[in-house]
Amino acid sequence: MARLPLYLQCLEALGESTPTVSSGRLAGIANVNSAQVRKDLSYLGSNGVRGVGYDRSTLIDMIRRELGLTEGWPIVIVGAGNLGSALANYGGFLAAGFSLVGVYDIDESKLGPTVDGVTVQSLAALEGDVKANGVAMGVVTTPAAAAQETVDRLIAAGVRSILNFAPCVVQAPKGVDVRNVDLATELQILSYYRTQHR
Amino acid sequence: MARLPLYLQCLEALGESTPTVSSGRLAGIANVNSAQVRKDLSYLGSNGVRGVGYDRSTLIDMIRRELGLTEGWPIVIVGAGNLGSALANYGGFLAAGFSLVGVYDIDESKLGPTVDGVTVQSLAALEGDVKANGVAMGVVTTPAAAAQETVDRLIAAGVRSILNFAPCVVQAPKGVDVRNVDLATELQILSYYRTQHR
DNA sequence: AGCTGTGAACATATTCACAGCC
DNA sequence: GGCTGTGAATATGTTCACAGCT
Repeated sequence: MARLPLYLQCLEALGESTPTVSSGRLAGIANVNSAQVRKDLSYLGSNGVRGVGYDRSTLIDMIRRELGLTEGWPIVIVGAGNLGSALANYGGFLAAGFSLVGVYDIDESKLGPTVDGVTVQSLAALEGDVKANGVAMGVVTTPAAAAQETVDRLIAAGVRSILNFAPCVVQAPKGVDVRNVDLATELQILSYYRTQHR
Repeated sequence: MARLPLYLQCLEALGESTPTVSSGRLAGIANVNSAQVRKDLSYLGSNGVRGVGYDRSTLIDMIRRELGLTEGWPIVIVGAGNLGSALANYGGFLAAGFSLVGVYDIDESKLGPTVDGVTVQSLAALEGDVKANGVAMGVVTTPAAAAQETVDRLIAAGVRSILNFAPCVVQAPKGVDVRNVDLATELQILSYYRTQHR
């Protein structure tokens, strides 16, 4: 369910002062249909109260559990350029329940602590850290040319889920989940809507 | 067609040395079904050659035209943090045919040229630049707390398409296309697959 | 009265399978 | 033989509409 993170975000944004939410309210914030919200939520075991709505904090817990955010997956970020730094310092990853094991870069001049307290380590330390910490997920923010090689190293070290932000499609063997997110793609989709939709 | 940017990326990665591509080949690289590739491409007017495949550069041109990438849309980036900087220096935006009008930040200490030759300007210049250049699209890379306000300013200045990278859902009136991309969401989706899929 | 949960209807997307062309 | 283009079949996703609970 690709909409669960969206609901989670909306519920967290509502804040403590909103103890219960109706499907209609949540739908309004998330810009989706209210029947869809109910269907989605009923899929995690219905626990809304008819006539009232859903208990916000219970719902947050359920979604977090469903998404596996209660597991505290250890992650690594490979590539300490602007994007890697943005993600490393991005509270959202930590708030969402991931634990950042390390940030790695091949460029030795980037090593050491960054302004925000994250330490960039040598790429040579990657495999050891992955194995020692049982790292589950890798985030790739290298240039496109280095992405496939990086992915191969991560997989060889035991990582089974990869989020690739490099602007290229990387291949992985079966059993490894790869999610390619190209930031330019997102802009191109907007451009398409702009061009066709009107 | 959300897959067109993906095909475009794959086709460009193939390089000049591959003049023609079959649907099966492209499908393999893009990790999709070959019938789907053919359906998608036939939607832009069939011009594959039976027994041979598609002409790579013709196909690139057609997809670029379909996506509106030949229009050279002027864009602005608001928020010169790590993510904004990453996008500003990210060749992909320019290569994809967008023209970067400016990068803006409310923090006066960030103003001036960055290492990569992009100049960060005062937020006060935003409206004027948008109007003067007929800016079509805005990319928001501010903190979540400033995102809605930024979006409102962009819309008021005439921007009709917005790509929001701040970790919050922003609202916009009808007629304005907003695409919310939360980088933590992408990681959460991976976490979901990891947790449920096995 | 207000809201959930859900079957049924509808809409969209994907895949199959094969005729037709090079 | 290899590949496209596409109707038909299938699968998935969305919305409606309403019974049923509080």
